[in-house]
Amino acid sequence: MALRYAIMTALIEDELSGYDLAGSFDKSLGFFWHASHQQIYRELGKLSDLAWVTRRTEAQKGRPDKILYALTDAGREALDEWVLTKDRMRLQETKDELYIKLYNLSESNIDYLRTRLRERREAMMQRLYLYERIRRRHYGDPETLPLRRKGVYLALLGGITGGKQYLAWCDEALELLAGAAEDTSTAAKADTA
Amino acid sequence: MALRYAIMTALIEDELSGYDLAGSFDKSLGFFWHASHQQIYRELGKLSDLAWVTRRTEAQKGRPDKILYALTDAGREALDEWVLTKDRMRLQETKDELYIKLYNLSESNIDYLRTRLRERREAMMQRLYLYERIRRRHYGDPETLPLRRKGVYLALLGGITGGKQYLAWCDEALELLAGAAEDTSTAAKADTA
DNA sequence: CTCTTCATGTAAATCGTTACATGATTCG
DNA sequence: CGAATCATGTAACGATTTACATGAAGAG
Repeated sequence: MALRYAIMTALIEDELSGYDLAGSFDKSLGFFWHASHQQIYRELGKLSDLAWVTRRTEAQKGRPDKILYALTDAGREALDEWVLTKDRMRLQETKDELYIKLYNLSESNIDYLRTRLRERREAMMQRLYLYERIRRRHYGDPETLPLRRKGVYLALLGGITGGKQYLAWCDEALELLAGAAEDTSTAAKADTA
Repeated sequence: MALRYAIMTALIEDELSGYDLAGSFDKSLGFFWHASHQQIYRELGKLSDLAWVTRRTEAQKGRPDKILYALTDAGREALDEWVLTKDRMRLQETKDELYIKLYNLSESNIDYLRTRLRERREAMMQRLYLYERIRRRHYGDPETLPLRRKGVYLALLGGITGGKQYLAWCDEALELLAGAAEDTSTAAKADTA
């Protein structure tokens, strides 16, 4: 049910097409709730049926027509209600396959898993740069933001602190496994870039 | 596909029933990959069909029979192979409804969201106590652990550092929203326990 | 006597991923 | 000429949740 409300949230300020939304919800909400375009189109269909959004076709030269969606008053109401519903809050379900793989750590896969850890470290670093750029550009002084933007800032902050933690964890993991590697193979191989 | 391998991972060291597995995979793996009993029973059925696990019924006095599952050599092989497969690694998909709700922060829901934040803070604190207890009891000196247990330790460490980060984020969020509350209502209300 | 725990399952619905399909435009 | 981008969708499958269903034991 949350995807539905994530989409409506993205439509509060702008009229957007399914394609726009799939482009990671304007590069913002998408960081916190990814969805594929198929899911989004399906959900937009349902939202239309509920009359929580309206559709408007916009012709374009040389491009397929755009279908722009806008939030209705009823949708806005439903969204406001949803925010106040106490849904299951199942505390941070990490659901990361890498953890399961780590449970199976052995000499035959340690090199592989170290490579995966390095990859993730790199990917998270990239994402953190992006988050920090957004933070500096738009949320320099959080205390002075209007209330709604404070909420958006807090989500971003969650992404930032979570990302930093993840980096630190990768480093600690790599360190521990580097020590373990010396037990395994006699020759110390250089970085596998 | 990952649930399947999570189950097999839990079966490496013990023979377990579906019920045991549903009890959060022996309180360990379950922290990192929760699944309901329905999912587990279904997956165990498939694993039996594949001959990756064997079933053995154990009668009990006054209790329903237990069906105990054990990993076969073929299952063990499949698991080892899976660890080495490069699956989609879609970097930490936070997927937390609270973030979406925070995007909708307003004066009409700020009290509600602050309560939710406090709840989560409390719940995460409880979980952290548990993690730390396990850590002290079983993983006091990680450097000296055998390789496989180092992997398990790293998963636990991920849970711990992630949890601490989450606590810190809750605190920062509550602080920012406490400041915001004073703008909203003239009278400062005491804690809403 | 009721609630919780142990122990297994079926059924239905929704959520999410992967693959397929179309068709024009722009960039290299 | 081939690949990427824009823009929409269908179909099939797999993953996950929620509800329904049974039945005995033990605790309060």
